[in-house]
Formats: sequence, C-alpha cells, structure tokens
Amino acid sequence: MAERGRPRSFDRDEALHRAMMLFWEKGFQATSMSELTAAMGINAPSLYAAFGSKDALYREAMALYEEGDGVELGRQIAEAPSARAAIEAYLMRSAALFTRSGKPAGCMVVLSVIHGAGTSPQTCTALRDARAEAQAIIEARLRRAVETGELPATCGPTGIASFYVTVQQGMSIRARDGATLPELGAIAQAAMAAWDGLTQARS
Amino acid sequence: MAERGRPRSFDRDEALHRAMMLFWEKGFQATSMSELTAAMGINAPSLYAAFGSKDALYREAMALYEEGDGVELGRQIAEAPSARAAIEAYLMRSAALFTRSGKPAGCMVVLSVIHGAGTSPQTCTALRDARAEAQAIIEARLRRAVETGELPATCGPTGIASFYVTVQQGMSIRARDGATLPELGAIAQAAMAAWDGLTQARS
DNA sequence: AAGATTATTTATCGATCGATACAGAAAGGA
DNA sequence: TCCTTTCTGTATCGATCGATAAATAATCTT
Repeated sequence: MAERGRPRSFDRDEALHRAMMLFWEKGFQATSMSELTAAMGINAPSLYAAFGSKDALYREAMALYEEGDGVELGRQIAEAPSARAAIEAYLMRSAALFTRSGKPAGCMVVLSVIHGAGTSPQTCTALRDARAEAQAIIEARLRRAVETGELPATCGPTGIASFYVTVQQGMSIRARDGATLPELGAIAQAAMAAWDGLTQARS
Repeated sequence: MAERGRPRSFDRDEALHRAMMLFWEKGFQATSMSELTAAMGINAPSLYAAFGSKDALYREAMALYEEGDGVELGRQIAEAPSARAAIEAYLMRSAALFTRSGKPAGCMVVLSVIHGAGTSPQTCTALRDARAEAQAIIEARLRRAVETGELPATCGPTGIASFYVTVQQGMSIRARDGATLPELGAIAQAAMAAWDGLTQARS
C-alpha cells in the first residue's frame, strides 16, 4: 500500500533544513511564519500540514541541528584518546562550528536559552534537556577517565564539566558577537590552561 | 520658571525601573507594550510621551542597568588590590549578581546578544558597545598590571581578558538555565585555575 | 480669570501575528 | 471511470502588535 492522495510537491527535509537555518539565526520568536514560508518556498497550509505548527516545526529543526553539530561534537568527545584531548577537541571543534561561513554563528540550542520565554513549555523543556545532555556527556567522559585511572579519584567531574560547558556556551555568545575562529580558539586554549589545576587539586 | 502644563502623575524613575526589570527578564521583543504599560502602571500615550518609543525605553532601561550592576562590577575591578584579585572579584561578584532573588538571572546586556535581531540598529550598536566596554575595562586593568610589573610583559592582556569575559558571559547563560550561586562560584574558581598558566606563559 | 501648555484617558489605527476554511488539483484504489 | 484521500493556492480569520488621534484634566503664566 503506497501513499495515498496527492503527493507533496516539496522536499520535506530541504524545507526543514531551511527552517532550521532561519530559527538558528533569528530564534523562535523573531522568526515569523511569513519568513518561514518564504524561505521554505511553500504556503502556510502546506507547512501546517507537514509540520503541525510553528512550535512543532521548531522542535524538528532543533532535532535536526542536534543530529548535525550535536552528534559531531559527541563524536569528537568519544573518539578522543584522553579526557584532556576530549575537552580540547570539544572546545576547538566548537570554535570551528561556531564560525562556519554560510551558517549562523554559535550554538542553536545554547542561544535559545533566552528565547525560552515565548516558546511552549514543551519546547522549553526539550531545549533545557538538550543543554543538560551536553554537560552529561562531558561529565560521563570525565568519570570514565577517573575509572580508568587517567584522572585522580579526587577530581570533581561535575564541576570540571560545568566549567568547560560554561566556556563553550560563552563562546556561543562571543561568536554571535562577531568573534572569529582564531579568537575563539584562543579562548578554548586559555580554558585548557586550567586543566592541570582542575584535575590535580581537589575540586 | 517652573515646569509648565499638567504635571506627570507617575514616578518616571520608578516606571523606568519596572520597565528595566521586564526587559531584563524577557528581552526586548518578547516584552509587549501591554505588559510594559501594565507593569509601569501607566497608559500607552503616557509611556510614549515620557520615553518616546519602546525602543528608546529599552535604551534607557539598558543605561539604568549599567548604572547599577555595570558600575558595581567596574568598582570591584578597580578596587581590587591586584589583577588576579580583580578578575576573581569580577567573576565572583558576577555570580552573586546573576543569582539575586527578586531580580532576573544573568546579565541584561549579555543576554541581549541574541535579541539583536528585532531591535533597532541604534539599540543593537549600543548593546554591542556596552559588551565591548566590559572587556575593555578588564583588558585595561591587566595592561596596568603589566606596566606596574605585577604581570610579565609577555602576557597577552587581550587574550586573557577575552577568556574571562567569555566565562562571565557563559555564566549568564548558566544562570538563566537555573544555575545556583554555589555552582556559578565553582565555575568562577575553575576559571581562576587558569590564571597562573595564562599570566606566565606567552599568550 | 483667561490663555497656554502638558499629561491623562478612551478609543482606535494599520500592520502583522499564527493559524485555517474552502475549493480545486493530483495521486491511488475500486 | 468514479471515489476517496491528500496536498496546494487563495483568501482570510481573530488576536495582538507598536503607536496615535481626540477630548478632557491639571498646572503655570499673564
């Protein structure tokens, strides 16, 4: 049994990608339905039929973003040969992702913190969960390093993860404020200067 | 020659303060005129007569914010006995300011980065200048420390200032995401763990 | 007291917001 | 070939946006 009814006349994935770019650049509230339909090349009824609502479209756009940059950062962390290398790759790769030409600066999920007001509670929770998961991934990597003996058992993986996630989120803001890749890279390296002190002293 | 015409029936400073609290909490776009007039206890024509426009009101609110928390942080930096103490005070005091009960979390100016789209170019420039000035203050303090011999001449005040400002801006996001004072304080201390490495090595 | 000036209230402006009703078009199933 | 189903384009919905016109009230100047 194939699909019934008139087939969709546009590429759903492509339309979603264009919506993501708009949401990423301008945030949820500042992106209007007119801008969305114009960028996606479809009319409002088609958008609602395919995605349900502006809010649901945003959630799908967010999921698409995470499948891209989110997974990319997760892989950098997972494949790094050491905990230190994982953190450094996380920050340095973030610097690169935040300054790609042709894409909005900074992290879509992080920069949506402020847009919280205006989105539905459902979307707000999804965003918060996404941000919390990023820190959980870092923290899990550090905890694993403690188990393997790479890091001393006295180090506080929660606090260290919290610090580096904060730096990365700050980099998102700087990127939005026009910071270049070299500048963000220098910030990442500066944050790495804290590594020895953080992993040796009790935290 | 006293003021002519019917006197204003509300306290302009108080009304501005309430507008600032709203803008601080929700951002420019997400704050509607109805919410503003309701919170300020006045009607729309009174608001326009006293402040000109929603955009101009936002700029005044931003100036009021800077006169408060901005000046407070600047004083912490200026009065600190050393460059290191200045940075530490900047971060630790920020942590406290970002988590005061009864006030919105985080820094109004920093969190407005994303709202850039939606405000007038004039306001957008004012916000960017305000953020740049914060970093300039830090950098000037570090440069002064180099001149007095407190820091080696090889250290890079620009990069160091950029790093600590980034951490502070990240703390703004974390505060908005629900981070507590102890958590932000721990982040600030973690950032200070980079101090020796940053000020000794060439940067 | 009369005129000038400014603020206030009420009511509303045109524009835009997110979201739909409706009718016609394009496909599969019978 | 007709019927059902789904999508598309047009036109528009009620609500809300930021901002204002007009009339009234309150104060100073003369």
